[in-house]
Amino acid sequence: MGEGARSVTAKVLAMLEAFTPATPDLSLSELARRAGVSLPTAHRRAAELVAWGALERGADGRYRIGLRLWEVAALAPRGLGLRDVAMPFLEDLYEVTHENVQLAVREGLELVFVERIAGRHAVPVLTRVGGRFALHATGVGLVLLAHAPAEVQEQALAAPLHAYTPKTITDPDRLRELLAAVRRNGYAVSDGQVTLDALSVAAPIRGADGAVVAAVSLVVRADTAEPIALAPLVQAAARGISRMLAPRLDGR
Amino acid sequence: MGEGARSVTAKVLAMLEAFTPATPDLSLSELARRAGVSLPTAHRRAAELVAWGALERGADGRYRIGLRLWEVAALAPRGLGLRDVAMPFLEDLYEVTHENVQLAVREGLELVFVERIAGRHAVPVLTRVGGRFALHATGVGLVLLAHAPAEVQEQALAAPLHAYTPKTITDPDRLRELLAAVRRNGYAVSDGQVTLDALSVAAPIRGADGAVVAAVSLVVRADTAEPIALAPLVQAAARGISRMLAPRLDGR
DNA sequence: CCGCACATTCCATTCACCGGAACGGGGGAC
DNA sequence: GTCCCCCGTTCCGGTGAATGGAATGTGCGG
Repeated sequence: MGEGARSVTAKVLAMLEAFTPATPDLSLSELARRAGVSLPTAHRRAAELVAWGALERGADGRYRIGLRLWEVAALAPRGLGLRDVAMPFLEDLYEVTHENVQLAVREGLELVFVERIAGRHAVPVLTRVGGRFALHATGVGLVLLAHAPAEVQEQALAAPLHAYTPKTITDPDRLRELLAAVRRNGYAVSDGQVTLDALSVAAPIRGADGAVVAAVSLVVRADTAEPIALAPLVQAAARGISRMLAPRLDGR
Repeated sequence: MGEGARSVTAKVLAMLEAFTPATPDLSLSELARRAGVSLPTAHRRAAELVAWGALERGADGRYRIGLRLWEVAALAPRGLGLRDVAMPFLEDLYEVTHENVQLAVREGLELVFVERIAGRHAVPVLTRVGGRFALHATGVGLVLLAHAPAEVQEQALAAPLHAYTPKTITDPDRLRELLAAVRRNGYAVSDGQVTLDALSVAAPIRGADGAVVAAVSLVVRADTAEPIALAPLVQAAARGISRMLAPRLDGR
């Protein structure tokens, strides 16, 4: 049993982790409970974090993630670093199509959205910048999975695959074929596999060493005529971003 | 004498702080030196941070800010929270003008850029998302300063004011007049006060309680004809964003 | 082959951190 | 009005996590 005492660092990180999209602000007690630390400990740690700027206290005394943490996080090469390079191309894509444009990278067995341009008149999508999602359903996910190391692919396919809609492909063998097709075609299409009314077309972005480091996608209404016609657009953007990528985005 | 021992939390934060825009990746020794901790300590702390995802190690063994930290930081209400609300309006502004669009908030006596859309054909600007800047020169800075608490204004004007160009206003009294004009007009113009070839027009964004929480600006070439004609555009965007702002953006 | 710089591991000491408990204060029930 | 409950803050003595010096490992240039 027990809790072998955790390091201070782990506790600090647990306190940051306690904040979620659903609960962006927490009282001290909530914070302590979620982080699994005693109340006095939470109080001391939180005070230090506030002094530094990693947390902020609202007028109501509740804690939130502070701007200072965002400033530091902005230095993540696969976060804003990637975003800065990609933005002009995403802009162009948006301006031509006025559809949702998304940029994502793989983190472990999930993907993380790094940027998203959501036209007010485009299909509403439920994703959020900084949010995670499974790899086997979205267009960007399929691209990232198709070009992931074999070992990652196996792990991802071995895990239970959630069926977001009846059209979500959850059979490992069918997915394997699909991934092969994605590699062959140079783009992925996800039709109604996340929500029935949306369809996405995605293409891979390569780093200086040729490895796939990210993916772009366009998300349109499922009844869009000739969605495949979008593939060249998305691929062009992906190639443009790939060309701009500095050698140091190789990452892990 | 000297160094009263710092808390573990402070050391962890110092290690994050060691990363700067100029040096986004560090070796362990550099990290230890910058954070002011011994090498074994840096090694242990860094290992924990990597395990959690706050840091990442490149193929070269150097440390970088990790994607996980970016995910958490994305929850900062004045960071991505604000950005998500503002983005469609910034989009519109960009699409109409194809000039640089910037979104910033005040943090202490400086401003932090939260978002920036830089057209490839627009004036190159030296700002960076997540970067800081003084309040007394840029358009957004003047807006944020003009609507800051009196005490903040005094502190900002009392500090040495850097003259980025010959046109930068560094006289406190002239600045006071300028800030009054900004409040009166509802927008600010900074003409060549940051770089001689750029001019910016900025407007205030208000939270639910009416307080100014952020500012938008358009940055154009200094020789643009009738720059003041841009003010209504910027103000319209600012008003649009203000209307969308959730009550909880009140912040500190 | 040696030397240097950096990264990693080991270990005994110690001091920063910990949680129980006590204190303060705001707000709702009655 | 009073009581009570919950949340935040402060206090204090015991203890184990963190620490830095030193030793070991590793890669590179001379």
